[in-house]
Amino acid sequence: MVEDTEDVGEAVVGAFTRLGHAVDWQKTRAGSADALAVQDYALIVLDINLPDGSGFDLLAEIRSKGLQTPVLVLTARALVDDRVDALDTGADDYLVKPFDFRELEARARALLRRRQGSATTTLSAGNVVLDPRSRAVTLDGRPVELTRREIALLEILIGQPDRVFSKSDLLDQLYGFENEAGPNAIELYIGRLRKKLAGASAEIRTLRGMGYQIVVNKAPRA
Amino acid sequence: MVEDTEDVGEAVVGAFTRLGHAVDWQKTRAGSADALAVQDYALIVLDINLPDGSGFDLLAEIRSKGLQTPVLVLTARALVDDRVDALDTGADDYLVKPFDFRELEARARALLRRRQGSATTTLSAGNVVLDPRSRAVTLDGRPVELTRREIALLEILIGQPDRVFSKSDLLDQLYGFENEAGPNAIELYIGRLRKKLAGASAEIRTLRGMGYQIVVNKAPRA
DNA sequence: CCTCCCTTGACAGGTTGATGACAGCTAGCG
DNA sequence: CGCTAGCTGTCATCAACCTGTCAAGGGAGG
Repeated sequence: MVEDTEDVGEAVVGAFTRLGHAVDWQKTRAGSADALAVQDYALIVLDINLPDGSGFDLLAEIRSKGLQTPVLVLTARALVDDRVDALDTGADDYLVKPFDFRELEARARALLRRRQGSATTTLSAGNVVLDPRSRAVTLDGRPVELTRREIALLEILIGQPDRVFSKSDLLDQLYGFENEAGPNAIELYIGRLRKKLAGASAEIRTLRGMGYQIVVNKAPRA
Repeated sequence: MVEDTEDVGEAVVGAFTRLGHAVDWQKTRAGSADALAVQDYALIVLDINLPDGSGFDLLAEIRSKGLQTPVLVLTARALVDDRVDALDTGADDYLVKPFDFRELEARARALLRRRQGSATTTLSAGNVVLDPRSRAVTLDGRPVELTRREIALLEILIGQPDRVFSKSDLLDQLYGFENEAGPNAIELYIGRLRKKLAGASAEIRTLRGMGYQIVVNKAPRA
């Protein structure tokens, strides 16, 4: 909470505290910058008129440092241009004084809610990661270039690590019923995958006569 | 865009289209639910008064299904309780009619920005910078002249660097339901972008059979 | 030592993407 | 109201690369 007006600050701090949130109340731009350098906040409520500088500058500073903390701006001026500027400077929301506390609370809830989205839907084995949505594969964070078939095959294997897939299993899943391919095709792609994933902490193992499985290497204790 | 009033709808659709965004305009709650089941949107602008039900119900339905698409609610009533209800039902923002289009655009930008994960107001990859507000693109600070479609395509790619976008992903985002285009259109615009961004430290790469991605070239330490 | 199965290199065919030319359309302007 | 300029998207052609078969060389297990 960055706010230099006593009564507004007290009211807001009181309201959030009653809701069970911990609040730091800073009254200057400098103090706020210091606090932000030390602490990681879930939400910043920022007044624009500060004794030692504009809240806009503080906001710009925050964003230029790459901080993604949601910011809710408070101001006394209701001009449309002010709001547009605030939002384009990197604010997430905007409220004009005087405001209703219920609305402040609601907007704060909406911003906090946003935070915890984005479930991880990626498949991984060791340092090999496959994102089925973008169909991109990375090894230690570095992108690996795979072709469509190679990714399709890897996706099957990595979806159930340690499970053994017979060649006919793989053929059925990779090709429709009609356009079957020879069993060699699988062996071929296994080879190509191994080559492209060299250096990974996961390995495609052959079980003679049974099929293939992907396994994560135990720590090489080297 | 969910809105049953003709003139408001036309104005908003026109504004976003001019900015290079693809817009689907639904006039009923039922139609919107159908569209949402099929398509993945970057933003939903939702009017509350609909002929076949309340927008609140649609909003609740969206959230109950786990969809995290940002929702901006439009309404004619300025009551505080309405706003609080909207935000608590899962809306991300709220605007009272009549509103200024600049503000609608700014709020839409803020919501879209948040989804991309970056809190900063400009998108960049290497020395290529895109300012969504002015829809201007610069290369090493020098302005590059791009057309609407070119900017829209670049905006998608640069919003998530390294991510691979399939051609159908791009088609869905660039064109609404109505004016679909052939896959060649994408290839064409990729080519045009590459030509206009020649010499940049970022590059649009082709992953055959999978799609396109934008990557920043590692420093050539020359 | 022998057999079967896997591995790997090379190759032909087919699919996918790149590119130049062109027509429809929109918008701005006189 | 008509005209021009530029944006848009389709077609056709060509190049690049993926795909899967063949065949020849290993290696594990009996």
